[in-house]
Amino acid sequence: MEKVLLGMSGGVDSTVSAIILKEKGYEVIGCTMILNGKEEETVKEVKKICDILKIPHYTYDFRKEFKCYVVNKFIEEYKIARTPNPCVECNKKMKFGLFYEKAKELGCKYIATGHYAKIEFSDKYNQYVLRKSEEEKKDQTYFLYGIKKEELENIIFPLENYKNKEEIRKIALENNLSVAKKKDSQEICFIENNDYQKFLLENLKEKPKKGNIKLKTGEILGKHNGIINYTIGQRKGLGVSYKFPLYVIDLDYKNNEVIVGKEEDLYSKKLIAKDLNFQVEVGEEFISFAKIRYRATESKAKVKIIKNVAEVEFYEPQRAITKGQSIVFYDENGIVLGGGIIS
RNA sequence: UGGGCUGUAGCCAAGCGGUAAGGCACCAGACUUUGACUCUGGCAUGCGCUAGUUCGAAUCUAGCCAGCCCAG
Repeated sequence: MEKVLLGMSGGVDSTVSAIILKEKGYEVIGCTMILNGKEEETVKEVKKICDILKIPHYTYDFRKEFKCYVVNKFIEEYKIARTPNPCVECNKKMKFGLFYEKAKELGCKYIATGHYAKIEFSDKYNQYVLRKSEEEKKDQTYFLYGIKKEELENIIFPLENYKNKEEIRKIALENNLSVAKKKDSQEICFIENNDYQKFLLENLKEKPKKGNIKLKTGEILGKHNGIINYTIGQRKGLGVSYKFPLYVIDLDYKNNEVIVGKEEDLYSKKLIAKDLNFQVEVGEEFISFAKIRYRATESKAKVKIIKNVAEVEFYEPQRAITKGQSIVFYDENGIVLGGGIIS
């Protein structure tokens, strides 16, 4: 029997993943990562579930690493007026980094998580590839482009063949597990009440400074309470009004200014991405279907790789390309080629 | 001081005698394993104030107040 280390969060998805893996005949070891130190309840719940499923359960304390790689980076990015995506980092460094290493130490051939994504062998690429989930709405490949190519063949996403979340909940229900009714998790896991602004205020040594909110013409419309409260494309919370709806079109970190404008000012075709990771050989120049944020549809783009930097040019203008967010490249069949961070 | 113009929600603004459009901001909810966007709903018993005309006034009249502009 092949051993699988399964990351368990106490939610429906990872719980059902355990059931599916067991049914398929794997030897499942449940594991919960301690990341922000507030997982006491979660661990209790997961242990209970593992008892019911008769699988062993371990915890790993990754607090230090999580703080260093995910939380601190999140803060640093906001300080320089970028908008980070901590889930991308967490997957890269924690789940498919440290956690993967621990699995190897334990002698597990595979690791598994409850992500909505697919891993399959591709004849075209002659290797294992990451592919968009059948459940398009829940597809999480966007967050997973940071997985190392070599790891793919050792990762299992047990939910990969399920077309919708309802089926997953049904399985939990059939197994008499109370998590069936648990609400989907969302928002940033280490931030309470989904209030990232408050979190930043408490964790920044220097308090954010007020500055001008202005149009690109230079006309000053009002004051902002710190550039960390804004991201490109944002409309809410500006507190100033104008003839037309105002959107943040640029953040001037050096002058501490928020530049606002019309919605049409948000569109552009080009971007530069760094911190690249490719799961498939792509060459120096290729066409891909790329998306620049989690909830966006892919759009055709030409990509050139020069010295580990991707120069991307879309065929159609994209709305609110934002520094710090990730761009993920797919092929025409929904296979993840790779991705990087917009800069 | 004389002459002209203006005064509708936090901001902009329609209305021109028939019972307060709209936009922005704001609030609530939906959506969402990032931040956003988006969607749905809420948001002036009252139109500078006071009288009057009228069945009926934000709309007409008079007086007052405030702001802006022009003259001296």
